[in-house]
Amino acid sequence: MFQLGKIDRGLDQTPARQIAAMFRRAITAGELAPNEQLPSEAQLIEHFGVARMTVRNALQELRNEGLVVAEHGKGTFVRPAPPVRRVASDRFARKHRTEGKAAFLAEADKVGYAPSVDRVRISRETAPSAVAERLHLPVDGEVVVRSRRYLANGRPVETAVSYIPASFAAGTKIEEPDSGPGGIYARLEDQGHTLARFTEEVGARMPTPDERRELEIGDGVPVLLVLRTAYDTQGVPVEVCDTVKVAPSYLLEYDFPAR
Amino acid sequence: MFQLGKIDRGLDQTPARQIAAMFRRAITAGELAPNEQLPSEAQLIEHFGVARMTVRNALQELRNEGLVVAEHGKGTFVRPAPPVRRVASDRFARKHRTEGKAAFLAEADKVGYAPSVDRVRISRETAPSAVAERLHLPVDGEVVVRSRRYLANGRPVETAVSYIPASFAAGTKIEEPDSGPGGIYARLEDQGHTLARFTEEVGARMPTPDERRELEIGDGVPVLLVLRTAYDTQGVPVEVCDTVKVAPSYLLEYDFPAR
DNA sequence: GACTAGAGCATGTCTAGAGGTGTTGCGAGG
DNA sequence: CCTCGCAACACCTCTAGACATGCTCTAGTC
Repeated sequence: MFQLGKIDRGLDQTPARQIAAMFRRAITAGELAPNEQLPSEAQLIEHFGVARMTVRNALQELRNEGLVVAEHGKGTFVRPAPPVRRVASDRFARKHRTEGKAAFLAEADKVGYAPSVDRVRISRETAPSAVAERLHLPVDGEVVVRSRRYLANGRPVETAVSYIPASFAAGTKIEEPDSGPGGIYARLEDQGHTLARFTEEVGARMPTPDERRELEIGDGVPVLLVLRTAYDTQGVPVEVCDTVKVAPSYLLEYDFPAR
Repeated sequence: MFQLGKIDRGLDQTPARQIAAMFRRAITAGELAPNEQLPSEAQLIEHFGVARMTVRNALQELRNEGLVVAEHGKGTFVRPAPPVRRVASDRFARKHRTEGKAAFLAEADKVGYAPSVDRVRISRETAPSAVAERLHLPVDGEVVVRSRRYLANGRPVETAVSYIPASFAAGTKIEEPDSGPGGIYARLEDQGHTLARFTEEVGARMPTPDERRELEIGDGVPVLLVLRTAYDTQGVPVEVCDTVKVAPSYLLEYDFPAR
């Protein structure tokens, strides 16, 4: 095991913060390797001579910072740094589609991780107001909703929900789980909606409990929100895609002219 | 006071989560107004018939989500939704500069808040490696560093640090606190570096304690990181700008072609 | 009228202990 | 050799109470 320090009761810092600081330093300095197990709560109580809650407060602070993960019944471990996906704004370039690849798979090729898609659900609903607005639909306009979850190396990294006006999707593979080669953008182009441009609205916040479960992340890990709207050559909005990404796993790249 | 529910001991959800869920619903539904005070811990203990730690666990969950803020000695309050700044990728459009406005002021005009700039510091340093790389400088290349803090209606919303190769900034107003009409981009164009395009790398994470202090934010508020590189018409990188933004205050907008 | 001491109430931190649930490995029995 | 049951051990949640610290208002004093 690695060498732990002692608490200085004279300092103005609370014992819990001192304990957290020791581990934080050890982890960032690499003295504790990724996936390495921390001493158990009982061992820490013994070592520092403090109460259970004090130790747990210290560990919670580290969990909130995303430095460690606690696994029920097993122990507390140093969280491994997630692979970062650099996502460039050319990820929807036509060449990827004509090669028969959807955007997510095209990225995976570049960065080199094992991609998979999960929990595909398809339904017809009336569009939520934010979506209706962006798709220029009436408030009760109908949309095909495709929701799914993306995983890299088996770890969830993103959930996505696409909204396509029902009139553009009816009777196409967009309404089927497997949307065919090139994905739904290729199907939209089959329908004569040649894609011209995208807008993306990017924000970040803390996840809701539901999102935490779905993305299998702990406390203290923020999410990136990207709301993308796709337009065809006529300027007609043909799809809105609402994604929630595990923030530490992403770096979004954009390129734009000075005009 | 607003109407609180009761705990259902039969449910599989823990009491703490049930309490948190009640407040989460009430806040998002608007039944609890921004800045409204929640019942004190003592009142909640009384009302739900639980221990102090249970109540505190529930409140901590809400703090971590950024829904409430606890003020020592005063109480716990619904966090007011900050004014959201929609930041479009045309914010560096030349027309804003030719009108003599820097980007931040141009945005303020559109959205309508009182902008101010703060803590301007200027120095010459050797470029950090990430910056040197993006500016195509040698590892010991010298840069002029302009760091400052932006405020909207008196609240800090963003810190920014610009790095300009010393060879482009020497003897210009870039090295002075007031960089003149149109800001440093206008000065770079004065030097013959007509701006052609920008790249931005966007990420999000929890703030460091230093950043929390500088941006005056509490626990549970993530930050957006934007690293912008500006290129002139020759394709030469002329500036790197590293910004840390209070995530709930920002919505970044990008527009790009399908290509 | 201005200042101060203090009461009351708010959250912050810690101690001490109980019962619960998920995981693992080992030994007894088939 | 394999399987099942169980003990040991990990974290999770809650109870109960103590003391510390920060904020605000009030009553008393100068």
